[in-house]
Amino acid sequence: MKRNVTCGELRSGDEGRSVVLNGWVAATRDHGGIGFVDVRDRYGVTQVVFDPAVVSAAELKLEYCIAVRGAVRTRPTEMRNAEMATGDVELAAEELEILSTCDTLPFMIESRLGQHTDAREELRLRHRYLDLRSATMQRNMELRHRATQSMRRFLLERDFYEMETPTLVRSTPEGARDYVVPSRLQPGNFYALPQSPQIFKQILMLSGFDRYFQMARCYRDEDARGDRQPEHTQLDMEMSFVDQEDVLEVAEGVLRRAFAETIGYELPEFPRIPYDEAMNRYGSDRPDLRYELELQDFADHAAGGEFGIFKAAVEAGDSVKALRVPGGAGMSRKQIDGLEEVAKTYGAKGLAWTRVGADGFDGGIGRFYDSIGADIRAGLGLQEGDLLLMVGAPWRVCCTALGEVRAAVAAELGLAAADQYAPCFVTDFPMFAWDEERGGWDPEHHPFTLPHPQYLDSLEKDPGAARGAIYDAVINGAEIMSGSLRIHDPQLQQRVFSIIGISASEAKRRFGFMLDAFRYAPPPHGGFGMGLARVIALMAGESSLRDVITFPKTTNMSSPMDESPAPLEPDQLAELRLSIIEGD
RNA sequence: GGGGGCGUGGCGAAGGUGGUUAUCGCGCCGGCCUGUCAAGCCGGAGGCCGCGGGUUCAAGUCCCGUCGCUCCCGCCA
Repeated sequence: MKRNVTCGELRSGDEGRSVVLNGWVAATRDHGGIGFVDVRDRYGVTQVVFDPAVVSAAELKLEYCIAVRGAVRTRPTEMRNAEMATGDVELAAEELEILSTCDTLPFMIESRLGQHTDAREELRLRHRYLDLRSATMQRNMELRHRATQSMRRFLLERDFYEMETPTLVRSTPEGARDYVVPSRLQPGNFYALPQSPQIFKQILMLSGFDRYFQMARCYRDEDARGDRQPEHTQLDMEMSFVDQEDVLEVAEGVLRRAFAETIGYELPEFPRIPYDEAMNRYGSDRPDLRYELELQDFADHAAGGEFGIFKAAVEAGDSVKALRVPGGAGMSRKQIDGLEEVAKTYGAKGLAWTRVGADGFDGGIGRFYDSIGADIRAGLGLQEGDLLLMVGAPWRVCCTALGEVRAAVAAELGLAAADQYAPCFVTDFPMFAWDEERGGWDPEHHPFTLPHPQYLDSLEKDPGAARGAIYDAVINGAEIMSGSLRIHDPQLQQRVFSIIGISASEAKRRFGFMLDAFRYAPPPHGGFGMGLARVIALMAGESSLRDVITFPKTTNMSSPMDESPAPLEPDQLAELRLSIIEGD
């Protein structure tokens, strides 16, 4: 019995039709003289009514795969279910075929229709095929499909080619740890799985494919997180003969189109916020703009006040910043202690605080600032009932610690609306970051990033000051896209390499094929990589990437369903001329 | 590499200060029931309390270790 309708499409207008449904038994309700079975497929759920005098449903168990023929009929008014799309109708069963039976389930797929299981995640992953039957996961996968197609349409309309790049590539020992694949024909040699198609797409630009994209699988052997998987898909894009705004317009267009077509949400225009401004105002290079709460500079007040720790901080050249929490004076000591823990986690020595009373500061370190209280109130715009939180530390730590406090305050006070999306671009990132351990400069983005022209003269003299054409897209505090304009001048490329400690010979060894290519007239170009799962997770309101990936890995980077990774057979190892070194 | 949380029948949970037969809901099995949509009612089966040590007359409970999942720091150009 082949279906001629889906489980999501019947309405009262279909009354009287004889149809066949195929699907899975989502619920059974047997009343003896009458039985109800909810049949589910990708498109929805339809109630089938069984009259034992016609067909018995007694054999049916949860999740059996079945085919039912019957007549569509409108339900009596008081029997209608307004919560179901098909709730005005039901199918009166005339013929039943069990297509396949189902073992007792390891967990309930849905505790009730539409309500996702509360089984622990490892179990869901072990039986992912069952979890994916749930309405929640079906919806998430549908969102992903539709968002991906929206993005693709947008880019195709703008003349981008969809092109592929290899997944067996040379390991370039920069950045994250590579996943590695041994070569059978060349024992002792290895491929790596790409961390991104970066070098290949830049070479495609040189080859004249001036607008390229792909849905690229990327692999990084670093510890996973809720927002980070060892393998992920990014919308990878690159274009030639463009400036930064051209790239940002494409990124913004892709996201606006995807949000509009997938969840019907019109994203506002993306403000462009330079990195330094983002750090100073929000304490983060991925600020959540759904709420105000901006950091303010407190250094002048700190210098004039009597709190020794902050005075010393200012003298040492550190930053002192303040976060005004409007109406926050009502927060308990316990809540404030919790915020201090956040600040300490991100490197601050502590979190100073005081409440703003009717005629002075109240508690915390307020008494050290009574003499200049009026200045501070005016300078920071303080109101009675505010809470003032302060951190003194080296600039980056100061910003980050207080920025995380900002996020924690917003969470505590429920300031971030769950149904709102606040996007922005953060631009002009630093070119280089100092690595304490190594005692050298690392590229902030990657070694092919184009510095802004005004820093070219002082690049070697003050690498830390240099800002580049590096940009991230951020929505609700999540970094969903990252990109840059690239260097197309071999001499400039060489200068950047030497700043990050890569000699000419080392560069030749690591990136030789790319440097060779770039001797043949590369065009100016730039692009981005956009984390698909992060975008979909935002749309779906999921906090874990795992819920928008068909078969994700655990934090231990294993897959409970197929039990990977797993040992190789000895003869496989022998063929690859590999042996396992025991011990740790 | 470090820190926090969790692990009790198939699933989700409860089990102050250690003390006879480990509790509840869902699911499963059997029965009753003609309008349910988490159906209801009656009965039943099912547990090495993640694993390994230790303390104790006695451990689900306390201690140590270990494994798994998860959140976070580091890491993630």
